[in-house]
Formats: sequence, C-alpha cells, structure tokens
Amino acid sequence: MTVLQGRLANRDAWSAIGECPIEKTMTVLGTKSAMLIMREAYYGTTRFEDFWRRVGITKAAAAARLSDLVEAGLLERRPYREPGQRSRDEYVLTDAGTEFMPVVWAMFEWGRRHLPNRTPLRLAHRDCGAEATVEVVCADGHRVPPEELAVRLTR
Amino acid sequence: MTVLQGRLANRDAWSAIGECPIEKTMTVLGTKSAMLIMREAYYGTTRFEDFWRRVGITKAAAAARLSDLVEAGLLERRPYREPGQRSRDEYVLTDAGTEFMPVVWAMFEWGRRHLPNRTPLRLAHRDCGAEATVEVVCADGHRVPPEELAVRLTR
DNA sequence: CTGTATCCTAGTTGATACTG
DNA sequence: CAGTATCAACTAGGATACAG
Repeated sequence: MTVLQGRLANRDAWSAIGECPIEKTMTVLGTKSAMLIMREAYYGTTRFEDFWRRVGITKAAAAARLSDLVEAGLLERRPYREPGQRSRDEYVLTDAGTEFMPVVWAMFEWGRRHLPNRTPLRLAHRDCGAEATVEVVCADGHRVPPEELAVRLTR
Repeated sequence: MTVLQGRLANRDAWSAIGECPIEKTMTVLGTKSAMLIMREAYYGTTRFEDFWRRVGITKAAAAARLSDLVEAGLLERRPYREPGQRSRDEYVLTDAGTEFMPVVWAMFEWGRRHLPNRTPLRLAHRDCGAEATVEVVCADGHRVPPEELAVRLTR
C-alpha cells in the first residue's frame, strides 16, 4: 500500500497509475450549464422550459446539455402527457445523478465562503435543523481533515 | 425560513434569490486543467515543470491556469532559490485552496464509481485506515442523505 | 411547450518555437 | 528550469429564427 499524499516520489503524469477519474468527470460534466442543470434537477425542475429559464441559458444550450446528461446517466427522460397535448419528456435525476450532488454542493459551499456573493441560501440538515457542509468522511464515521486524507494505491 | 428542496413554488432564474455560488465557482475554476492542477498541488507538487508534466498539459496552459489560481487565491507564489540558480516561484496551496479539495475529491469519487475506469487509487483516512468518501454532513455530526438535505433561504 | 438550425464570439487546449 | 509567443482546432454559449 502506497500513500501518495504529501511529497511525491518519482511519478510522471497520471498515466503511470491509470486514468484519472477527476479528468473523466470534468470531460463529461465540466461545464457551467451542466452543473447548474444538476442543481435545478435536484431542486425538482423537470421540464425543458423551466431548465433554460431558471438556469438562465439558451434553449440550444439546455437541449445540448440535457442530452449530454441523459447520455451520461445522470438524468433520465420520462414521458408525460398534459391533457390535450402530445407526449413529451421530462428529465429526472437518476441515482447516479443524485450521487453527483456532493460535487455541486461542495462548489456551492466553496463559492459561498470564498467568492464575493450575497446568497441568502444555506445548506441544512432537514431533520435536525443544523447547517450542513460537504466533507470527506471515512467508513468509520470520522471526519477526515486534509492532513489525514490519504490517496492509496491498491492492488 | 423557506425550504427549496423538492418541487418549487414560483421562482424564475437564480437572479430572484441572488447570485449562485455554484456558477461563480465554475466561472473561476470550471476547467479541466484547473481541477487537475489542484489535484497535483494537493499531492505536493509545487514546481512549474512538475505541474505541466504530471497534469499532462502544455506549458502555456499550465502558466495560464497557475496564474488564474493564484489570482483566485487558491495557490500562492512562494520564491525559492536553487544553489547557483536565479530565484523562482513555487506554487503552494492556500487555505482557500485546501478548502476547495472536497470538490476535487467528490469528482474523483463520482468518476471512480460511475465512469469506466481502472484507477487503483482509493481515498482513505490515514489515521484509521478506513476508506473515505465525500458527503454532506451537518454541524451536529450526522450524515445528510439527499432526501434530508434542505437549501434554506435565510434572512 | 419542446425543441432544432444558424451565426457569432470567447475561452480552452495542443503543438511548436523561442527566451532568460 | 520557468516561462512567453503564436497558431490552429475545438467547444461552450448567447442571439435569433424557425418548426412540430
């Protein structure tokens, strides 16, 4: 078991230890519109028009990003029909999409704390009312501060 | 106190409730190279050549992104001098940069689980050895699953 | 309402060469 | 080693018009 955190031995590029999931994630989801659509989807938005209006992007951008997110498995098209209308699709979060939300909330928290902004929004635990943040935690239930985090090479 | 999570009442665009920190964060850090440079900085990389070689980008891209990250306050230039050389700068994580890492590790974890990859790396708690993940937790120490997360409107 | 098509601009990135 | 300069390719995204 090798621990990478801290000063590195001799290692060149990520290629030496395999492809980097961070890079792959950014390739699939590394756009502002994708992040904001995920935020909206979590808020409960499902309809095309609501996405582009609430996110504040063009319909073209929304269509492109929604298709990307469906293809990547974060959103799912689900047909619905308003009375007297043709069948249309709405976009709902999948499990994979829900599991992506820590990325979004981590960005929310960092931006809220470190960038000039006056957002009145706060993350909170509905059940107990306390404010919430995004943190690294271990399987034993400890919070893992940056100095205690290890990136282990397995196998 | 209003809770936004779940179906929304009548709300248009984020502008109605202030600027979105997620969007601002993406504006500053929404590039693949910035994320990967942050990863490298956390690993302990500090020198210009190590950044572009290990991240696998051009020197031009590395220079641009390193400057951005310094300006945004995530990295800090610190002068050093090798014997017989002129003074140069190395780039070290600031507190704001360290606090950004949950974003990076959340992406790592999501990509590792949901995208095809064979990375042998795992996050772990150095102190107890258990594997680690990125989660939403509240001030009372509870893990906050997606259904229990609220986004509250304060003031 | 739910898109698609087109034009246009700005930013990211790679490749390559050059400087101190 | 630590950059800067240039060029070209690609992508994101706004504006606008059009279609089912």
